[in-house]
Amino acid sequence: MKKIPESTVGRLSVYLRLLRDLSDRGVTTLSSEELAERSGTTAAQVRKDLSFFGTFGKRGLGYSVDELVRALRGIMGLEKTWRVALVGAGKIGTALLGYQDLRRQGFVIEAVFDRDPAKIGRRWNGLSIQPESQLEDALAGGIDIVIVAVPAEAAQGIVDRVVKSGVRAVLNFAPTRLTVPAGVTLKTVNMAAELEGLSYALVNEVWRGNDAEDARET
Amino acid sequence: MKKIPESTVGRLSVYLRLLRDLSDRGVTTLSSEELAERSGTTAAQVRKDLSFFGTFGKRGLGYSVDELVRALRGIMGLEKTWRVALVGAGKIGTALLGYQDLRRQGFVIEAVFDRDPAKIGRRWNGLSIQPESQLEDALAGGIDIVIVAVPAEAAQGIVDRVVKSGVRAVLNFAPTRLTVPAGVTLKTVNMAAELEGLSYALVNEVWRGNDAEDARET
DNA sequence: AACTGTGAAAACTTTCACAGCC
DNA sequence: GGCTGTGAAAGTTTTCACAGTT
Repeated sequence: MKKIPESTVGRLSVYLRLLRDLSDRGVTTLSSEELAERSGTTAAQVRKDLSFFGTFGKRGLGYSVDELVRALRGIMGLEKTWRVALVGAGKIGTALLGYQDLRRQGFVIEAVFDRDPAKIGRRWNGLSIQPESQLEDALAGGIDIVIVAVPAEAAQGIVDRVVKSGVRAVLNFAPTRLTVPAGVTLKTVNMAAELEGLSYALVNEVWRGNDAEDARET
Repeated sequence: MKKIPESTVGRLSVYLRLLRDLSDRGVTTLSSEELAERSGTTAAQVRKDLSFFGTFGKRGLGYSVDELVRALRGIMGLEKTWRVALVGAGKIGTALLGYQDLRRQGFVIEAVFDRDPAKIGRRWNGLSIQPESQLEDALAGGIDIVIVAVPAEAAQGIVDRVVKSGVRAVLNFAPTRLTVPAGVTLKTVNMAAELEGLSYALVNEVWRGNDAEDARET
């Protein structure tokens, strides 16, 4: 398979969310132009993105919403349920625990860890918080993805342990740069950096000059 | 001023966080190579990024940590305090409210809004939650940035009102594509998309093939 | 006639490589 | 000698434009 741009994968997520929505509303068919408009990109981009993975449309007609949903779910690996563990039951961690949308998308949080003895054993959505020392044991049970929501100083240590336990995908909320070995995928959600991006835009009056509707976004 | 890549601005945030840390630890000077290694990029990239904004290093010596911190703070607009409002006092919203790191970086949450009458008047960190109906009045008081942490269906409506009130920077946590007029900057934090990116990587065995340390990251 | 799929062109970003300064 | 700043080259992503299918 050819090399797929990172940005393409990001857009596939957007397309998928949109298409599910349209499907729920009974839309059965749409063109690349319509999908592009709703997802803030161009028709050519939509077609190119999809073309990396196969051919899903019908010339002259467009795409079947349901078929495309099915195809995208397959491409993105969203047909199976992913087993997720959460490390860090602080503010962000507990916010995530309550975020039912994740479960709906097939990401099920099966274990929660914290370092603070005061929190151990407390129950959250049917899970009881385990001590961080048990991380290795619990991960051995077949966790696919670990979400790291601990303070910046502790994050690299946690990631190292998690990777050593065989986990190959990590979502990091700590505002720090982490290192993982090849073969492990790490994504970082950094709201401080996003806010700083807004600050930059405000002082530099940056924006993609464009017409009325449909503006700067990142 | 020339056009600055989006990605450059993102890296400046990373450099800045790192440099502050080094400064606290008493490091006074470093080379582009050292900064690059710590931030997961290359020396040439560091130099190119900085070169968009001026010349900050000394040939043969490298960069003064404190000078570079000062320069970056200026470039990013982080010398002033930004006045922030939060719309949506649900799980994510309240997690953000308690996130002291933001205040430390100069982003001060000055108002909180929610739609739920049961939450109105409740106090959070010295702020009392206001009804969403008062959004326009309160924003008139000089809010620079609005954080949107409401359900997806409500987000576009909130953004429209916020923009109409003159706010020019929005950070969106709702998992949906929003539209803002030109002149307004919108950033979206979408953890569902990040998780889907991990799912994609897991099923497609994707990773930038690279040597041992220092791997795939996004 | 409408709309996709796709090579080729354009635009953008990163890396290279070296002249220039400390 | 060591390291920056930067044009030019390489690499990557997006856009164009059109042949091909329904």
